[in-house]
Amino acid sequence: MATIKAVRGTRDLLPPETALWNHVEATARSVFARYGFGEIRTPLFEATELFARGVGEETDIVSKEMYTWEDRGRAESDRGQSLTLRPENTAGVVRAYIEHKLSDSGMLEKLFYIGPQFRRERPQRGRYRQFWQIGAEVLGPPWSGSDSALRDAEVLEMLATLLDELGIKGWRLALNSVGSADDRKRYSEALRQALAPVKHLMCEDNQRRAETNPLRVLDSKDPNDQEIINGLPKIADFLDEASREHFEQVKAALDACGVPYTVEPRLVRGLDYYTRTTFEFTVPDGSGLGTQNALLGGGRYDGLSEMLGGPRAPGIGFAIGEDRLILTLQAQAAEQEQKKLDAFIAPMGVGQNPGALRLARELRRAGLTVEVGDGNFRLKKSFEAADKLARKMVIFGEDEAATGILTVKDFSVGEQAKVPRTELVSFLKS
RNA sequence: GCGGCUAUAGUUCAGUGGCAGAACGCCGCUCUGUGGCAGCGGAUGUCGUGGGUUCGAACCCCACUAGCCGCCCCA
Repeated sequence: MATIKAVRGTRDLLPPETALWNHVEATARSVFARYGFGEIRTPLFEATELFARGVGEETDIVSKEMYTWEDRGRAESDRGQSLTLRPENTAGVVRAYIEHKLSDSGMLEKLFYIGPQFRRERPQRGRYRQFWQIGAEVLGPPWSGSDSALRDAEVLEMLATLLDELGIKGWRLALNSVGSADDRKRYSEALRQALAPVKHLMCEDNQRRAETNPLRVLDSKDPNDQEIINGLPKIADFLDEASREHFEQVKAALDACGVPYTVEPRLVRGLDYYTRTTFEFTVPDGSGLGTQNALLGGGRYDGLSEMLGGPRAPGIGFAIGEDRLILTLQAQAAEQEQKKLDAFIAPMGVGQNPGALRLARELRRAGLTVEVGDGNFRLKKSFEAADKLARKMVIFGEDEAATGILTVKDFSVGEQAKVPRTELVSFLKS
C-alpha cells in the first residue's frame, strides 16, 4: 500500500531539533517581555477579504499564493464565505485590534505572536508552504505615540538584541523609508511616468509591475534592467518634510543605541500596507539559507487599520522567518551538542524493575532528567544505551537494593563511585 | 507559476543492459554485575510510482510524484 507522506512543502519537526525551536521561541519571549510585549493568538484562517484589503490584491501573496476555499457552513450566512489560511499575521492582528476596540484604552499596544503561516509557493530551502513566523506589532491611536520614530528605533534595537542573544553572526540591517501614503502615491505615479517610455526594454515581469505596482520594479534583480532602474527617480526626493524628519529621527536613535544599519533606497517591501520605515535583516552567504538570505522583514503601516475599516492607528511591526532563523543557527553553530539526561538507571534483572522505576520516580520528582533501562538488558547493552543518552549511569541490582549504596558511573571522567541513596540526587546534579 | 539537477538499505552513497553492493548505524554471539576496542555472524531493500523497449532493466525511453537548486516573490 502506498504510504501517506507529509504534503508538499510541509514537514515534521522531530527531536532533537525541536529543542532548538523551543530555545529560539523561549529567547524571543524573554526579549519581548523585557520590552513590554504581550502575546496575541489569532485564528489560522480568516475571511479572504481581510488579506485582499490588508495585504493588497496585486501582491503575489494574495493574487497567487493563498490557500483559499469556500466555507460549507450550515447557516445561510456562513455558506459560500471565502476563507483563507493566513499567509502572514499582521492583518489578523490589526483585525483583532479593531474588533476588540483596543484603541479605546488610548494606550500603545505591543503584541507579539508565534505561529504557522501558509503560502502556496514552490518549496525551496528556507521556504515552506507551512512556515513559522515570530512577529510583533506596536500600534495605537496617534496620541499614544504610536507614530513616533522612537518606536521604530525601539523595535529595530530589540531585533538586534534578539539576534545577538540567539547568537546569529554577521546579520545586516537594511533600512529605508517609503514615506507617507501620499508620498508613496506621488512617487508611484512618478515611477509610472518614468517607466512608460522605457518599460518595453524591460523583462516581462517588470513590464507588468510598471503598470500594476511600479514600486516593486525597484526590487527586481534582473541584471538587464538594472541600468534603467538606477536611472529612476529616488523615493528620498519624494518624502514630505514630516516623513523625512521621521526617518532622520529613526536613524539618530539607532546611532545613539549603536545599532548598525545601511540605508537601502531600493528596499521596498512587497506588501501594500507599508508606509515610512521599511527594513530587512539579512545574513551573509553561507549561513544556510541559499538565496533566501532575508531572516526577517517589516515596517511601518500607518494606514492599515483604516484600510480595514478601523480607527486611525499607526503601527510598526516585523515578522521573523523562524524556519530560516533555525537554518541559520544550525549552519552557524558548530556541531550542536545534544543535551544529555542526568542519569540512566540500569536494573540488574527483571526483578529489579519495580525498584528501579521507583528510584527513577524519586529522581524525576527531584527535578532530574532520567531514563530507565530494563532488567532484561545485558549490562553491556545498558552501558551502551546509557552512554548515548545520559551523563551518568546508576546500577541498580540486588546489592544496591539491599544496602542502599548505589554504584554510579560518570561517563565524563570514566570513573565509578559508591553513593548512598540519600546523597544520590546531589551527586547526580554535580 | 517557470527552468535545471536528483530519487538504490535506517543514513551517506557506489553500481551505465546479465545473481542487489560498500561504509557507517542496527541486532546477535565471543561476554548473565562493568560498556566504548576487537573478532565472528545476521537483517537490511516494492532500486520513488506507473507504463514502454529488450531474451533480460536499478541502468535505455515516456509519463507521473517527490526532494534539492535557481527564477518569480517573500519570512
